[in-house]
Amino acid sequence: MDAKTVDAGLLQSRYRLTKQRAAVLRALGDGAHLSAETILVRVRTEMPAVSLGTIYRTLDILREIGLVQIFSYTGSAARYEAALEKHHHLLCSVCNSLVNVRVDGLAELAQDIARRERYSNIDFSLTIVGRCNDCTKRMN
Amino acid sequence: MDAKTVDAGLLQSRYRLTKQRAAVLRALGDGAHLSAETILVRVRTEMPAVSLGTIYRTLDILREIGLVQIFSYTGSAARYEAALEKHHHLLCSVCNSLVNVRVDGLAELAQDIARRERYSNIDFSLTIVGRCNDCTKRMN
DNA sequence: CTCTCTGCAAAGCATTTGCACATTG
DNA sequence: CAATGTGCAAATGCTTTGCAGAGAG
Repeated sequence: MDAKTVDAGLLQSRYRLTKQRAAVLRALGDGAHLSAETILVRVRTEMPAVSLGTIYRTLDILREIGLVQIFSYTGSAARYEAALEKHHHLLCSVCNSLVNVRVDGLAELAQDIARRERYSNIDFSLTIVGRCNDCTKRMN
Repeated sequence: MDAKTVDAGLLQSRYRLTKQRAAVLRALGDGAHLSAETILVRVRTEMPAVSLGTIYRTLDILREIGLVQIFSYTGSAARYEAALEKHHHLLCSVCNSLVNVRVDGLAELAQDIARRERYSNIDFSLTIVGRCNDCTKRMN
């Protein structure tokens, strides 16, 4: 997702494209999974006065527009990422790192279930929690 | 999961089987997805002095032992349920109701990915979010 | 100029924790 | 009776919100 796409997304919406919003999008530009706090830190390097409130408000707008995706898991801060192609997550139960994966065939599986149970307008997400390779090595 | 299974689970663990813990398990006995608050209310009908702290501590222990499963989703209280057979969730985006479903073939899919990405000791969960049948009808 | 956005600080909510006493095995 | 569990209330951490001023179109 390049800067133009991003700005276009905001401009087409009913929201204004402000410096703060652009900066939040830039902070997420490298595809990282960041907490609101971390985004605040990143944004403050170029704009020291932004507040955490603005970060949250911005993230919420960006999610609504579909530019940002939220990952939250029991008992810790949510992590935000730029919404690129549909993907799922591997969460390490030791170091809490998060990795994206495509899961072929999952869309069909989810659609079948939704149809059978009569759910419409669905979205779906798979989270796999386990010990990542680095942490497994480190534990020997 | 009957009362004996439950009590056995606790007894075999390093934890004591107290009235409070038994009551929490009983509160979840009907297979519902309950918030800690709701569990508190249920437990208090037979034991008015229990505290919310105890509910949370108990749920955490039960989760550790594997008797309870947590479902949490961005921006609201977690819901707890008795851990029966492995299943996944359909969450209604309108009324927030939660429904259990078995998803055949998902275990294999998840295992393949975990193997490829070198994650061990995995667990996985699929959440499908959409509009349930009742809410779809209600919106016409 | 009007409407939207922002910073700030306070509030909100779910969850966790320290401590002194009660209960369990 | 020694170890663990509990109630209470305060603390915590993340997120949201009211308000008054700043900025955009």
